Amino acid sequence: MRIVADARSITERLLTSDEVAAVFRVDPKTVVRWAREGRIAGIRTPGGRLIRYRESDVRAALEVPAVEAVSA
Amino acid sequence: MRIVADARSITERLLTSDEVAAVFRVDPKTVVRWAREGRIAGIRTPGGRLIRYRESDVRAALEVPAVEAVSA
DNA sequence: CATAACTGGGGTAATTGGGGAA
DNA sequence: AATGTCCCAATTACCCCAGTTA
Repeated sequence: MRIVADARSITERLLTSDEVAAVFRVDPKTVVRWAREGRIAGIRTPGGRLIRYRESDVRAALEVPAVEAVSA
Repeated sequence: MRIVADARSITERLLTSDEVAAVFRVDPKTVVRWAREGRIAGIRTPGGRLIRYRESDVRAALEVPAVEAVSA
């Protein structure tokens, strides 16, 4: 009998800076800056050198309209 | 302040290095290194060689934001 | 025209991953 | 067969700065 553990059940898939950069068509360096400045939610790995992004957070960032809704 | 009972029961699910690596999208060797350097809580099995991780500790590590420290 | 904000290039330091031996 | 450890090159993120846009 083989025990198959599904560790991913505790989290949704995380994306790398390169993957997010590919989505937005920008340089990975720019994505990292966004994460550092809080413009997009990012997770720091225990080592501190890598940043990962929740798919839902990236999706949320993609849904920001280019034009503000009619204001005032 | 509020004292909460330790939720880490003896029945809590333990994850392997490979599983934790899959969650963070890193190499299993990197997770082992994190545990050895104390960057993430790891448990040595009685055999002394294998390392296991509490799901709650992994969840905690996943909540570390990438944003720079924002002073009040 | 000057100012302000964002992006990407180059160099650097620390972390990460590959290969192999235990 | 599988997991963790060691050595070393590769990768990643940070800092400074120039180019572009509004």
